[in-house]
Amino acid sequence: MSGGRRGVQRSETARMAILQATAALVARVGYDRTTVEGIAAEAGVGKQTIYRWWPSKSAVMLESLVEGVMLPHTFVPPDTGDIEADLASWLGAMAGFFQDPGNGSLLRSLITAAMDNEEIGARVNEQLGSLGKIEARLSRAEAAGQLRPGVSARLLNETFIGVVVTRLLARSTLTGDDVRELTALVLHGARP
Amino acid sequence: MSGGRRGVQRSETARMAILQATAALVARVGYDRTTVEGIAAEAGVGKQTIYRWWPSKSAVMLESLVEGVMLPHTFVPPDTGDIEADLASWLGAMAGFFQDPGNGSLLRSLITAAMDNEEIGARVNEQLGSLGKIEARLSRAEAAGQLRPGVSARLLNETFIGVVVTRLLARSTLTGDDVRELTALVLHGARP
Amino acid sequence: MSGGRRGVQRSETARMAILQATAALVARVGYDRTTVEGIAAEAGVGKQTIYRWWPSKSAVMLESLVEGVMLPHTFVPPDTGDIEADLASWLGAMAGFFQDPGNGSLLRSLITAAMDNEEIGARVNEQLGSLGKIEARLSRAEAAGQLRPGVSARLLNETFIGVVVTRLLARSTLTGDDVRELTALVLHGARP
Amino acid sequence: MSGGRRGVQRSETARMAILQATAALVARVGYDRTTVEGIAAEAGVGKQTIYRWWPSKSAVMLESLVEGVMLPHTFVPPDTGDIEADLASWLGAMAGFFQDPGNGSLLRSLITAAMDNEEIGARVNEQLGSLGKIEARLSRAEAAGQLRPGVSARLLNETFIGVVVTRLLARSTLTGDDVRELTALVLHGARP
DNA sequence: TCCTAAGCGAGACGGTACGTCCGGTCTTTGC
DNA sequence: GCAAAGACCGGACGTACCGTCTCGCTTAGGA
Repeated sequence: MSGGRRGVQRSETARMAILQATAALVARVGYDRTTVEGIAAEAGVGKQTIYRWWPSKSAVMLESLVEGVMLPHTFVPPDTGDIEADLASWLGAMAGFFQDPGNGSLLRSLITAAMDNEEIGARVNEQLGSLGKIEARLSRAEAAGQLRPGVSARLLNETFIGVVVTRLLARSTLTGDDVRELTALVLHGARP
Repeated sequence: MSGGRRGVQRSETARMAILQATAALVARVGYDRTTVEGIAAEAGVGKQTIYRWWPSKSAVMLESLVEGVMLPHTFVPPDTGDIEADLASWLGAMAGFFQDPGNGSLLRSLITAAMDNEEIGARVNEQLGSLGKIEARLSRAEAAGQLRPGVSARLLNETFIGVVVTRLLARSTLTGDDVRELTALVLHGARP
Repeated sequence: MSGGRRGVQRSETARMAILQATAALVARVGYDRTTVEGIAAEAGVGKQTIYRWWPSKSAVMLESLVEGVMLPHTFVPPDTGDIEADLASWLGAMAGFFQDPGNGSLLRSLITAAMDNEEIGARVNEQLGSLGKIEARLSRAEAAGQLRPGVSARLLNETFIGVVVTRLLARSTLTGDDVRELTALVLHGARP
Repeated sequence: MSGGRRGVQRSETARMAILQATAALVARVGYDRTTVEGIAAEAGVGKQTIYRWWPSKSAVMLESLVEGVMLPHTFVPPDTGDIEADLASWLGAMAGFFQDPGNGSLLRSLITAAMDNEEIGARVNEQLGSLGKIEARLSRAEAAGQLRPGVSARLLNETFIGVVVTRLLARSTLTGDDVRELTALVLHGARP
C-alpha cells in the first residue's frame, strides 16, 4: 500500500539557506561571478546538496526568484480610478526600482539567465508585471469607460516591460518624463 | 623621418576569420558556450591573435556585429506614405526574422552579450531599429499630418524593440495579429 | 527476570552479506576502487550498517579475511618426512595459487590494505604461512637431523612469503625451477 | 622537412617542482593522503600542468621515483672482498633506512602505488636492489671461490628485498641479529 | 642585402570553477 | 532498537577555459 519513502527528508533549512545565499551573491557580485561553490560556501552547505536538487545554477536562480527571495515584490498597478495615473505609477515604480545600480545589475543577470533558460524567462515576465493583475485593472478601466473595449492587456504589459528592458540594454535611465510620455502614447495614441 | 612602423602588418585574413568564426559559433552554440579557444580553433588562429586585438569575447562579438557579419541587415521601416502600414511592416519584418529558431537564438545570444557589454547593447538597438531612420520616417509622417507633433521617436522605437525582446524572453511568437494590434495601440491609443 | 538486552540483535545475514560483498568487490575491482558505498549497495545494506560495526573499509576487509571469506585457505607445509620436498611443496602451492590472475590481484589488494592497516598485515602473513605450523614442521625436521639447530622459523617463513610478494610486485611468475632453487638455496645453509 | 614542433616547450622548472612536491607530500602525509591538488599547490603549479603530462597520481610518483627525487639512493652491496659481510652490510643499510618512520611510511606508500601500477613495481624493485650490481658482486665472489657456481643473483636479491617488505607489512623491525642470521642462512647454503 | 621589429600559429603556464564521486555522520521510517 | 534508505557537509577528482606568456617562423620596412 504505502509507497512512502524511508530515510531523511530534504532539509528545508538547507534549501532556504541556498536560495538566500544565491540572492545575496547575485546582488553582491552579479550573476556571472556567482559560482555554485560560492553559493555552497555562503550557505554553509555541501556542493552536492545543491546538485542533488537543482540541475544548474540558473535553476537555483529561478527558484530563488519564484520564492520571492530574490525580487522582493512583484510590480502591480494601483487602482485609484484614474487608469493613466495608475499605469504611470506602475511603470514609474519599475523604472525607479531598477534605477538603483544593484537592482539594475540583478535584472541584467536575470535576463542573462532567462536567455538560456526558458522557464526563468517566463517567470521574470510574470514577476515584473503580473499579467492577471494587469488584466483585472484594465477590465475595470474598461468598465468605467476609460478604455475602449478589446485592448490587449498582454501587449500593454509587454510594452511597458519591454521599454524597461530596452533601457536596461542601453544602460540608459527611464525618467519621469519618459514614463509620462510612454503612458500617454499608449493611452492616447500617436495620431493627431 | 618616417615613424612608419616596421614588421608584418595585421592580417586582415585572420581578422575576418575570427569575426566569422565568432558569428558562426554564437549562432551554433550560443554566446555563453562560445569560448575564445573555440573561436581561435574555428578560425584556425592562435589564441593570442585574438587577445592581441580585442580585450574580451564580447568585444569580438561587438566587432562582428558592427561589421555586419553577425546580423545580416538592419531593420528600417519603408515609406509608402501610410505610417501605420509602414510601422507594421517594420515590426512584422523583425518579428518574422526572429521567428526562425536560428535567428531567435542569435538574438538571445546578442542580448546576453549586451548584458555584459554596454556598447553591444547600444549597437544591437541600432541594428534592430536605427533611431535616425525612425526619426526621419516619423517626421515625414508628422509633416503629412499623420501624427501629432512631439511624438518621441525614441520611445516608439523602444516600444517595438521592447516587445520583440519580451517575446523572445518568454519564447513566444509575435503573430501578425499582435503586430497589427500593437501598431494600432501605439498609433490610436487605448482610450475610447 | 531477563536482564538480557532488548530489541533486534545484530543481523548475521547483513554481516555475512557485507563480508562477502567486500570479498567480491576487492576481487573484482581491487582494494582502492572498492568503496564503502559500493559494498553497501552490493550487499543490499545501508551504509550505516557498515559504519555501525566497523570503523573503516580496511576493518571490514580484515574481518572478511579472518572469517576466511576472502582467502579460501591458509598455506601450510605438508609433512612427508623430507623437509626440502615439503618446503618446496608449500612454496609451490602459494606460487601456484597466486599465479591465477584473480588470486594475484586479490593478494595485491590485500597487501595494499595491509599497508594502511597494521592488523591486516599481520593477518595476511599468518594466512599465507602460519608461523606456528612452520615452527612445528621445522622442529620436527630438526629432531630428525635434517636441519642444524637454531634455524629461525620466522626468517624462513618471511623469506618464502617475501619472494612471493616481491614477484607479485614485479608481476613476474615464480616458476617451478625458482621454487626448487630457492628451497635449495635456503636449505643447504640450514643443513648441519 | 623538419616536423619539429612549434610553441613553448615543456617547462623543466614546473616538472621538477611537481616531482619534488610529490616526494615531499608522500613522505609527509603518505600516498593515500597525497592529492593531486595538494601536489599542485605545493609545487606552485596549476592542476592542469600535472594532468597535461601525467595520466594519474601514481604516474607522477613513478617519475619522481625514477628521477631519484623520491628515494635518494639505490641500495648496492659494497665490495670489501668478504661476501658475507658485504651482503649483511647491504641488507643492514636497507633495514636501517626504512627503520626511520618517515622512510618506512614512504616505502609503504611506494608499495601501495606499486600494487596498482606495474611499472612502479618494477622500478621499486630496481631501486631497492639493483639487480645488475648484485650480479656483478656475486660473480666476483664466485670467482673468488666464496660461492658455489650457479647461485641465482635474482633470487638472492628478491630474498633480501622480500624480507624487508615482509617486515614492513608486519610493522616489525629487522634487527642487526636478523640481518646476520638471514645472511648466514642464505650464504651457508651458497658456499661450495 | 641584411637587420630587425612586428604579427602569426601553436600551445604551455598558473588559475578558477565546473559537475561528479565518495567518505563518514546523522535522521527518519518500517519491521 | 536494529536495519534500510538516503540526505547532509566536506573535499578530491579530472575537465574546460580563462588570460598571459613564450617559442620559432614569416614578412616588411629602413639602413
